[in-house]
Amino acid sequence: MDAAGSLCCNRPMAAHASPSNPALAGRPADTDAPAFSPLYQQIKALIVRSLQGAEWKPGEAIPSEMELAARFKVSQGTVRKAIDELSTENLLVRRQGKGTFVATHAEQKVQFRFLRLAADDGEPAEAQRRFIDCRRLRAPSDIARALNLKSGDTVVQVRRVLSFRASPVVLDDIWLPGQLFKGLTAEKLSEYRGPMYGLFETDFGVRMIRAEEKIRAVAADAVAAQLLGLAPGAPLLSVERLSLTYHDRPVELRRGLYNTTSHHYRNELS
Amino acid sequence: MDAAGSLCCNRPMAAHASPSNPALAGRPADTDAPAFSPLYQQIKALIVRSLQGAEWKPGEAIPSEMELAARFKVSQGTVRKAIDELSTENLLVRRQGKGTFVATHAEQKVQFRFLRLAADDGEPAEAQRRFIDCRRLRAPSDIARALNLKSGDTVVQVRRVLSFRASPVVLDDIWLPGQLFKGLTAEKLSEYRGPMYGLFETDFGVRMIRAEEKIRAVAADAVAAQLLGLAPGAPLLSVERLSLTYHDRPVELRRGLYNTTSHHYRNELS
DNA sequence: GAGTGGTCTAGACCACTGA
DNA sequence: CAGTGGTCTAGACCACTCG
Repeated sequence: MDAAGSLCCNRPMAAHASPSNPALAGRPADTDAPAFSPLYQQIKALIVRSLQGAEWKPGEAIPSEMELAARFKVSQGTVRKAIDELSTENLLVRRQGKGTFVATHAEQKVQFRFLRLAADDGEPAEAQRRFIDCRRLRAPSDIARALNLKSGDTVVQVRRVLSFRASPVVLDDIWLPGQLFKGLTAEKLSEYRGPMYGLFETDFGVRMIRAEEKIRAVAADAVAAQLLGLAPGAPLLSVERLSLTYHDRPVELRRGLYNTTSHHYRNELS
Repeated sequence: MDAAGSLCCNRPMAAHASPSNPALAGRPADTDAPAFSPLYQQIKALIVRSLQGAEWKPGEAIPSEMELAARFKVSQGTVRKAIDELSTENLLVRRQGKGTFVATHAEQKVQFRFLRLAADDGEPAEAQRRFIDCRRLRAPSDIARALNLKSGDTVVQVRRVLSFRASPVVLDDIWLPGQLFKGLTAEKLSEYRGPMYGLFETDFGVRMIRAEEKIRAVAADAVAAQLLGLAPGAPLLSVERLSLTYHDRPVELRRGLYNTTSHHYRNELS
């Protein structure tokens, strides 16, 4: 059977011809966009929708390529291309012989997937976490703006220090939408083993997908200097991170101060 | 015709069976690695070899997928997958209806593809370049080590300042292997319009593929402070970049100091 | 209209996993 | 062993570019 000029079944002119493909069950016809997208992009969107709706949870396997192909009434190759892209975007993880799984922060080998800090000597070294503060408050206007909240909405603010080899290196201030993180306490944070984003997933159903960072050099103020064991005025790396979940919805703002005396922020350009 | 169990021609058991595929003309059999790689990976390696050997130059079109498929005696789909990966690695650029082209720094829209600096207000703003120095010298040991040179080898050292809206923001020290950059002068650098990496391509045949950066916060020393119009001790972003060409060979070391008072280094995590 | 890359299909076989 | 993802092929049609 040839591709686009399919004679069989309920899918006339598969590929580009029918943006509101009747074979794509469950796809609402009310999308006002004329949206002229390839089939595999539509499949991709459907999969993302299922991920967002928690039809398959982080760490679980999604249906096999064959099953999905049958469900969406397309060929395995088309499903494959959709999954390929979701896999390079780190939403899914393929494991040959086993299946395709929803990516998760909870079963990470490394403690911090998003922390780009490395020791100058290259040694991995484990981090100790110390939570200084965890409180609820009305979002300051800049925080509210970044998180796309109404001014006056509640946020959870967390302050913590990360230490390597018993010396403090990172001071983080973290703001989270109060609406999404009901019941988050310093105790919960302290008890949880593994990456913080793993806790967010399992306890609050919030999955961090990607993040944008803005980096500066600043002078340490009195509080930061004290917490990091430095002289006031010492140069620190300021890292402001906005974390996003599905559909680029912002769900975390983080302001970090890194002591880069014996560590550095590593980055890869291409 | 089915795939792997091909009956025709000179390619027995195409896919995984024959690592030293006789159809892959020009491929030396002396690779000692047992190398059990998929066909498309082998094709990819052959294309990279042609790029490195300048069979097709930056900006030029490479042969069409059909032609390459014929040359390598594989299907178009296999060539396609190889090109797909080279395209996401930014070695090639596909243009629908026109062809596939060798990526180049010379015809960039933006002046700086690798410079991650952005103005806080979001305005693009053009950069002014000022070259302070360009000399040849014996590589200091740390530079030699980073560039994989023998100690005592010659390097070209360039110092320059970038300004935005007439105020200096970036001070760069750049080291290049003297062997590769014979005849590079401050004059050439000043005269060239467009990104420096474009000049490296067209005049020296050196193409930057990717780079690794290490970022720190430091205090401005007297020289840097003077050149950037700051007080000594002011916090600066220190960015050490190692640029690599084909096969991850290092070809440039760069140490930059960024004034992040009204600019920031932006980064994307995923 | 010819040539290019882009999408889609159908079907084969391979490599890996785990019962 | 059956089931999964991974590779490869052959062939069709679509969308875009340019002469």
